[in-house]
Amino acid sequence: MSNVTITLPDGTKKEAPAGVKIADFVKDSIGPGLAKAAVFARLDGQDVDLTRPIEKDAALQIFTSKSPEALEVARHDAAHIVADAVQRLYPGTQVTIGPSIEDGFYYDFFREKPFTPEDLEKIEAEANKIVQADLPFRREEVQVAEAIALFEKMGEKFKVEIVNDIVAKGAKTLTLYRHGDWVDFCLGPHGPSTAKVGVIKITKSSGAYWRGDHRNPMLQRIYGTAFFDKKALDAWLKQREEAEKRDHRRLGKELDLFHFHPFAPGSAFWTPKGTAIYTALSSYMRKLCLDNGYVEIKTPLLYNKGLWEISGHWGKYKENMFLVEDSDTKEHDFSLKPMNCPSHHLFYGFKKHSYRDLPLRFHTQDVLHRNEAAGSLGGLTRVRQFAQDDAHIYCREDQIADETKRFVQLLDKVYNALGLTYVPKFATRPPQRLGDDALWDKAEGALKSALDGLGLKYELKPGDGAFYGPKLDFDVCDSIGRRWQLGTFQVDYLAPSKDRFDLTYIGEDNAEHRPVVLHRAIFGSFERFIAILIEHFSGAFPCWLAPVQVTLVTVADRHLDYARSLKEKLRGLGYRVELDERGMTMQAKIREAQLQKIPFTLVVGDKEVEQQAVAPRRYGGEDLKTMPVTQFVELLQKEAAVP
RNA sequence: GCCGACAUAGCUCAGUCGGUAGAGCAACUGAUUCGUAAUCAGUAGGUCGCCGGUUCAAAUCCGGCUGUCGGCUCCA
Repeated sequence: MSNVTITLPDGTKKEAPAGVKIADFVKDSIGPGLAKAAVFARLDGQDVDLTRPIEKDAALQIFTSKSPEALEVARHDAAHIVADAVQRLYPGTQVTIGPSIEDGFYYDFFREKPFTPEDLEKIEAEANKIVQADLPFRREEVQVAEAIALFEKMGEKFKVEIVNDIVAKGAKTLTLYRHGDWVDFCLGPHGPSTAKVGVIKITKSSGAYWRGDHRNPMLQRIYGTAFFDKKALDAWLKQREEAEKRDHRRLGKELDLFHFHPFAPGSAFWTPKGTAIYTALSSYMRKLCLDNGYVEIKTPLLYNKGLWEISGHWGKYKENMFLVEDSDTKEHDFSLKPMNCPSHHLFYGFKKHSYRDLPLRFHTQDVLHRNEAAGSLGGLTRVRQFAQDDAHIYCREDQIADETKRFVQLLDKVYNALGLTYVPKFATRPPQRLGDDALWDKAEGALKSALDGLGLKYELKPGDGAFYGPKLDFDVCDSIGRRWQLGTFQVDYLAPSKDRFDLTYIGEDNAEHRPVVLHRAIFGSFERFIAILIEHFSGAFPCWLAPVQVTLVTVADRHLDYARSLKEKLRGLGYRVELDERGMTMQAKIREAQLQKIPFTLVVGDKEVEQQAVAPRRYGGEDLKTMPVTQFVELLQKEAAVP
């Protein structure tokens, strides 16, 4: 028998007989320890089971339970195990698909009755029994006809449909994976046996449409996660608990920032404290825009449908708009604006523009309404009424690159100031699009050169651009690692066109030209951005954003007059100050100030009154010792400075 | 919009088998005047989300609606 040469990741080359199973090779030629810890292998870049033979010279990498890749495989194993458990407990339930996802896995079933919470408990117990049973995963390659016959016999109609689909794509054979008596059609790879999975936790269930299409039957989806050992699961559960503590809906109540009422679903009521944050961000963004060559405009909130017909919203977005009945015509001819762009385009058209006007940058923070599906509303992250830090830039084509650079720099400044890290995503031309390739080449080239010029790393999302132009989306990572798409920058050649808004400018050649529109936002929406900041800071805002920046605590009631005068003084300087006059002890008031995460608590007693001083304490407990009021004002000035 | 769960005082929650509600915190009153994370006592606060049904009797069981939550769909 001939030998094959196997190259390990460190470059070591080893000889083994051709056809040797990966597992055996690892055990005999590398070490039994690794063999025991191995979950799957990568053979010449392809992920495979450890039971696969090595037929030719190849590079081999082994993934053990320490690697994230192996955890992903184990979670896919877990999905199979859960499906097995479900079919053991509830015969007649059909399986569909069950991938591993970030943080776990899901499996979709077809079944008349949804799963109850009690069902899920039973399923979890059954799944972990299968784990304990240590059943090996077995891979089997079969002809498609054989697979179809098998699934038809089993009554697995959805599986038959999936197999037929891949047959249509030209597949002749496919792989089955079995553990015990259970079988699924699956690409793999899988771990060596069910025991390797460790521990399975069912987290939730929900409905999900077959193939994600709401016209298709509703399936029952079970979500779960798996870890190689219970300790890791416990750590994950604990981390989830911590995340719940900083949930903006919870902190919104605890810190008294906003409310919702059933009479206005999806629209927030902002308390004085919440409003303070909102206003601070709004003023900050306004100043930033004005300082960077934008002008601020305000446009109407309500428009005749004529506008939406030009913009295309009436055809494409109508179901998301709040229509308003005209009391004269009794027709729903008006709509609240869901976006600012059309009104900005109208504004641009109010006068003739010269090339000297460009780039023209309109900033607007108007209120927008979108009739989001009832079931999709949630806290401040998905609302029906909100405001964007919106702007539209009207420029010449040759100015796109520079405008992109300016925008990215502005965005970088804002996110850095708030401690948010981000990843730009470059979304290029989609299959269905307007405009010719030369136009797209130019637009994409401009975005790319701007990103390259700034030395920014970005991810590519080919084909994910808007139908009217390429875009950059900015995914922000918050302090607990969750990602949110906030900022956006989009190139739009469509809106200025003849049959849309027919926007023009007079060029140096004294002829009419069409500007390009750049849609852009940094916060995205104030509502959602505040939600993310609440969770990012866990409610402990930096001083410039804190709803209450300073709270005054008196040692005894006789110090109240002094405290009141201090409050007026600081308020007069423009700071947000509170004085708690309730008849509680100083200690209780300090505790409350800490729970409210107020940046500075000023304690005043006999000593402070006498010396015209304050004793500041920072959020977190640092005692700054008694200092003159003037000195504290200097400190506050520094700490509360807008970045 | 679809699937499921949930809805009790301002907040967090208890309320067993159907017998018309209870705690802590907050509020209010009084006493206490205290040096860096909870002083003590008392008072008040609820058509148990809304509408209907079953029952002698409903917070509790059933149906509808609204809202919230977890997903799905959608997300210029």
